[in-house]
Amino acid sequence: MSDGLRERKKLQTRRAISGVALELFRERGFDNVSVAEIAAKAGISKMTVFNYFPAKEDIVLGPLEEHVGDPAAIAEGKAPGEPVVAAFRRAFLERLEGRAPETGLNDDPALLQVLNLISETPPMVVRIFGFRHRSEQLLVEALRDPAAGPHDLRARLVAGHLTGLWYTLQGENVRRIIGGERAGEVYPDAVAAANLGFDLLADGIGDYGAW
Amino acid sequence: MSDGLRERKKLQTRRAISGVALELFRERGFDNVSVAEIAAKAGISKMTVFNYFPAKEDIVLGPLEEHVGDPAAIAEGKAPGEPVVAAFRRAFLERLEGRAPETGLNDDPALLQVLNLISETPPMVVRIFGFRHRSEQLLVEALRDPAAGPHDLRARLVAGHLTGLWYTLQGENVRRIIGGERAGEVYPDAVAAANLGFDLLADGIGDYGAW
DNA sequence: TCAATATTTATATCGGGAATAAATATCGAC
DNA sequence: GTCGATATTTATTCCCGATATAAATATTGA
Repeated sequence: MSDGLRERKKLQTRRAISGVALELFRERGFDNVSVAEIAAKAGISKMTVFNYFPAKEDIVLGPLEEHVGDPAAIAEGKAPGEPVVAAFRRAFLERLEGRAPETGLNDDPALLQVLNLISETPPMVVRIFGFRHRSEQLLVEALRDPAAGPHDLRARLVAGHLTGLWYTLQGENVRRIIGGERAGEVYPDAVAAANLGFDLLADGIGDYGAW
Repeated sequence: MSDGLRERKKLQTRRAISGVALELFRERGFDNVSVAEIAAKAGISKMTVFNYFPAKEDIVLGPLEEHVGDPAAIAEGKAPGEPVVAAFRRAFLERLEGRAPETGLNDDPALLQVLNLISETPPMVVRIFGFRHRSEQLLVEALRDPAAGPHDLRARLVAGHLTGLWYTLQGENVRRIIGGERAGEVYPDAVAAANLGFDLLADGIGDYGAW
């Protein structure tokens, strides 16, 4: 059975670890809490922590990692005939409206703690670059035109721009939410920013900065 | 005096460290060589290694890091009235022609060793994402329009796209050079790739992928 | 209840990196 | 060239993340 006691316990342990860890990190900072300490407070052994999370940073970043496949999924799920950029714009605006955490436009206290923690911890910021890279690679696969051969450069370039825009927009929202603004306040600007970003991407920036 | 014995010795030590380290890394792989071993072989103490390089990875990545400021410099040095994208296209094509290492289009054996080493060592790949991020931040500063306020979103978006394109083009070249092709062979494709990339960026990708 | 399997644990070890203070080398001024 | 100020290197110690191994324990389906 896929839903027995074992699975339930695992989920529970996983949550116990990240719960305890987040609490300690908040109190004293990521670097000043050892994995051994987390394990002790969670009532398990240090080894078990690494059993659930490949690295200390992943205890915090787990929820973010779940979204690495989003851009690829958007490309794959787009309406036939719809340009990819348009599909991304739609998808992002929809998520903004729903205050989806992955847009950064969400001021839930628990999420805020996580965002603050990440922003203050360089190694975790670095890990996010890794997520972004994986996002991009998955998107390349989703966009790849088989007729263009195994190395569709155009798909790579487009994927790079879309992923970059996605993360930039998200980053802007995160920055403001961390700065103390409420999601509701930021929302109009977030929509405007997204539209600006997708406009620039759709229409090109060939004439930018001719000063 | 800025050019005394002290400075000369420092440069010499620095080179000794990276020379010895690269040799060992090539032989046995990055992870199978300890910093202590590098220090021993270079005839210095382990502490001194960390004195010269903040982290083990930086022993290899030093030369790459020197180019983080390139995009910002291009923006700052562009001809008056020239669009930024045009300036970047020119700069990249010039560097391609000169087989500049930072374009990836350079098959010098020593460089090749470094590229291979990096590509096989995930933590170093990650560090490069960090360089890219710094590149982008510097470019934002260079592009920022004071009239647009302290957070020129347009500049951020443009910087993101330019930096992304820059690294993507570089990555394509590196991939092929690592694959064993010669710079001369790759050159025509690299020029075509760059032009495609800058065209897409200049004119936009609004109609891409409407299948 | 039992045997097969998955998970957790204890234990040992490695190596990167920081902190400290002592030793050594280089500097510029005389 | 000598000397005191300043940089640099060094030895030493320590912490902690991460891995490997094998033993112990829990969960499973029969």
